[in-house]
Amino acid sequence: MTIVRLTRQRQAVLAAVRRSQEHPDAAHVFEEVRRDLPSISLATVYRSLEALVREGQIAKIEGAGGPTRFDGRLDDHPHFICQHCGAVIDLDIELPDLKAMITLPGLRITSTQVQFSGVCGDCSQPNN
Amino acid sequence: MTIVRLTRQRQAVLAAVRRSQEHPDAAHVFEEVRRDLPSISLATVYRSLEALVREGQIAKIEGAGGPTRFDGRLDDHPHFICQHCGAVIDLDIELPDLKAMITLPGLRITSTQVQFSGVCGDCSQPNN
DNA sequence: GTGGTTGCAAAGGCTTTGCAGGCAC
DNA sequence: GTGCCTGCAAAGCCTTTGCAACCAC
Repeated sequence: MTIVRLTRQRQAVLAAVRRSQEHPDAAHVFEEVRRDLPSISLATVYRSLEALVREGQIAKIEGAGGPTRFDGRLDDHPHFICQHCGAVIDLDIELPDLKAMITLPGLRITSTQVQFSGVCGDCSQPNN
Repeated sequence: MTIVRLTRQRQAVLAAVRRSQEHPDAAHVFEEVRRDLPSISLATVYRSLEALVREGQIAKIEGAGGPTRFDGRLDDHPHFICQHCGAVIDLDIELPDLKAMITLPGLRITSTQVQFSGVCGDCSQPNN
């Protein structure tokens, strides 16, 4: 088992993801972390994000159509993805136990993802 | 409204995706279609897949960790994604109406995706 | 005939990797 | 001191795009 070191870079990446409400991608985390650690590299941000996902400290959101997004919230909640502006919105609803509905034997399920897509309220405005 | 032309290439791409049980990515569709149309290009495969998704003839599966996969089944069904071998497996279960549970106003929802990930039966074998 | 479509090649965006120096433990 | 971690640069992978020729309608 590899020991994970708590470097300043990794702490800053974790803090940035937790602080953000926008489900940032690597580039956004990079910009944010750079304010405190101007010399951090994008590669380190990618490596830190990967490590944090592996440790279960943050969650990965794929399927938003662009770069991978990250989520500091660890509870199981669905997302809405706006196909127009790319926004990822947390949906605070209580989901039924979908995992329990699976009858196919042999699968070891470690995570469940529920995603809705469409157009968000802002993008539905006629002036957009 | 743009008229969509039924070229041999596009028909072959659609047929390949429908025929496959493995939720192929663009490269696999390319290999498959090439048997009948040896001169088809990968770019055409990408453009055809995009057009077919836009028309609603096939579905896109993101979040498998690698390249985008495609699904010839149009009914709403969840997928299981094996993190070890990358297999995408159809789950034939009846999902509750998740869309109806969303209380946040203003969202125009056009699609719902439910994905489970973990390790499939084959990859759970001790000799793997 | 017209305009969407194709094949080719090149470019593009996002992410990963090799390496030498640095730092947490 | 040891071995993971970092920054830099380069490479990698997947996907998109410009262009001239082509073909479905």
